[in-house]
Amino acid sequence: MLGEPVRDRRAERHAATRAEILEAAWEQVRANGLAALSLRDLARTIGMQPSSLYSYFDSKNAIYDAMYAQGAQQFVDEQKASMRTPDDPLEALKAVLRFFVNFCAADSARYQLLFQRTIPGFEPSPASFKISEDNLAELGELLARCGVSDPPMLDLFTALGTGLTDQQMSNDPGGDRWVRLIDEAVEMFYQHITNKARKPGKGRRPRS
Amino acid sequence: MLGEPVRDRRAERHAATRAEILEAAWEQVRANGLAALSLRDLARTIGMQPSSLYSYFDSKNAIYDAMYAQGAQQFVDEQKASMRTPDDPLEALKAVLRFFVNFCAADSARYQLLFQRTIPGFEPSPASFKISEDNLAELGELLARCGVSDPPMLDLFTALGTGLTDQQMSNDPGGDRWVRLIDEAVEMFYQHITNKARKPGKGRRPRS
DNA sequence: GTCTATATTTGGATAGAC
DNA sequence: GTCTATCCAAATATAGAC
Repeated sequence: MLGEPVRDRRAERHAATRAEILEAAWEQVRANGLAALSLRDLARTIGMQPSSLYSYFDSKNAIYDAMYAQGAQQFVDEQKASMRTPDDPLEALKAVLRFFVNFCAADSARYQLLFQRTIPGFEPSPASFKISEDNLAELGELLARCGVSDPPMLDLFTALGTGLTDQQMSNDPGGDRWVRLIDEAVEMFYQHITNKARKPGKGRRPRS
Repeated sequence: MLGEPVRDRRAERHAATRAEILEAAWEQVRANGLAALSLRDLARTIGMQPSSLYSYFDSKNAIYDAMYAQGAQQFVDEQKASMRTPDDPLEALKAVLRFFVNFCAADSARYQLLFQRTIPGFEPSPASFKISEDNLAELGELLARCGVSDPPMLDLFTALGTGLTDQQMSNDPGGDRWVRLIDEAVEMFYQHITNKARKPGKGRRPRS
């Protein structure tokens, strides 16, 4: 009898159409806001009827979920590609933060989907969320290698990252008013943890 | 002829109903998310027909705008009430940041409305936005009195505030994991600007 | 897999009687 | 000012022919 064909052309085409749908979805949310995704418009821009989308995704939230997974994967890939971590701890921390802020600022809809929860009914599926979790764990290890292993200091560092990101995107979208501050912010942080290491105790230094 | 009545009972009642509508609107967005405000549900919870709302607000966005104005005013009032600014600059900065983070964390829907832009068609009216602007200017003056007058350092300070806020609300809602870090963050920041003042130049200090 | 047709829900907003 | 009645638009989702 005949063997199974090596390539499944049908599956390939299916995947390609799925990708096309997602690409159109990204364009739509980038243009009109994350919450404004509409299956009608989406189908229309790729020359389909709205109902045909259901051959590729079970629901609107399934589309959001696929987008979430894509975004999280982009984070992993771009980090691997663009961020050859320097050996020097201080420079490594700067590189991490620079990457994070730039990645977020590059696409505010993606940022909103990955890091905020503004879509009323949506939350990522366990499979999609795992990408983000693994990612965060890896970041933790990297920071540990830079000497940031104290959990509160890790929290402070992430707050620095999201703060610069948030301000940049909210108050100077497309500019670099807060991006410019990244290096100085990291130096401030690094100085702080270095001082702390020298005089531990309660974590407070005398005022003068 | 008869004089004008001193009190306009009709206007008073109108204002009271407006307030009642807004209170119900806040409850709804706190429960279901800012974007999920629905005029039908809103009218229903206060025992009205949806169309009756139009006697008080011209549109859904007019309701959002009134909520925005309320939130901004609450910020002003609560700041005035709860935050007797200490004389010591460091303590004053801590008080400012503590107030900001706690105010935001107390109501994430309000935070989203005031400080983020997640409602597709909405932006505050000039009148409502002015409350926020005046507020921000006042914050600038306060920080200037604390020795933070360099604009980039002001930006860094605000980033610290939004970062702690964002992390607290996103990753530990109802807790205090990042609230606990406020004092230390401000000390770190204050140490930084103090050092900078001692050795100006390019704003960078030698690494060791 | 795609289409037509349609169900169903929900939303914001208006007209006109009372 | 409030109601009833309705309009209109848009949304998600399903059924069934081809």
